Amino acid sequence: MKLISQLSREANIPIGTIRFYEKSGLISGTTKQGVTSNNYVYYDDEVTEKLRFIKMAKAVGFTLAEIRQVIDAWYQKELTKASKMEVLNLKLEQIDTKIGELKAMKKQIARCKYNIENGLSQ
Amino acid sequence: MKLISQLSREANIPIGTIRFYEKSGLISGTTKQGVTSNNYVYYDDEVTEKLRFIKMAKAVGFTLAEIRQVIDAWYQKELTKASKMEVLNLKLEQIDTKIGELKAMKKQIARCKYNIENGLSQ
DNA sequence: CACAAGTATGAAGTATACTATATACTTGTG
DNA sequence: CACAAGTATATAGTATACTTCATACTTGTG
Repeated sequence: MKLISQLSREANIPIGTIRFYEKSGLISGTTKQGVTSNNYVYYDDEVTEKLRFIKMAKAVGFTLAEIRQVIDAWYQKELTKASKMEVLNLKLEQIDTKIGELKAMKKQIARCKYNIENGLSQ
Repeated sequence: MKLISQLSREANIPIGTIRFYEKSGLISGTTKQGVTSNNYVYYDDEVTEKLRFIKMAKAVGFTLAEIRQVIDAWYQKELTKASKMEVLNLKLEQIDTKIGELKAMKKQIARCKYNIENGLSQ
């Protein structure tokens, strides 16, 4: 259990962004029961994992709304087994599509490099 | 050589978005020389290719600024051979990174599916 | 116990990438 | 030649994802 600054260091995500994610419902911490002098929020390792996942998913073009769906399927959130599976399977398909697009881009760029090397226009 | 509505149909991108891309310097059409009655803009197949590339690149999380760099390296734009190569090689690296992230996500989701199937929490 | 550093909250501001609206001109068809 | 459909331009509005700012309270250290 860690406070936000430590979480920020571990996940390498700014505190402001973490707070934004929490407001957006992607992650959530807990206040320590019995403590009344403050309302500091504590986060466990599950949150760190979620943040790492969010970072990867964002890097490959998923929106926070899409990411949230996966996280909800992942970590319970009163959904049926079937609907969780649906979300995850759709996401797997989208991932394969993206991998295909990336491979197509690689080919195009390789061809482009070849043309430049050999002084061919276009 | 086609007008914007045909280009929009071919690339499956809204006219407004194409105009936005043109203003942003990602693509450019040409006015027909000799024609003075209008300022209709014509686009060739190179533009269609560029739009398809933009679409793929956006789908995997590249920004328009990044995409523009690649397009500029691709289609001349007074850059040295060396600087074009630098841009393209960097992009290839980023593509490989993204592929790696997508594969990591696949593994995580597969594990998650397994856990749900077997009624294991987390 | 002063005080720097950490934490919480709300509101406003910014960047990116569109999307819509209004206006005006042009072209093709009956 | 009326008129629907297409085109150009500028401006404003929207959605997403932050980022900054102001304020206020809490905690740990010398």
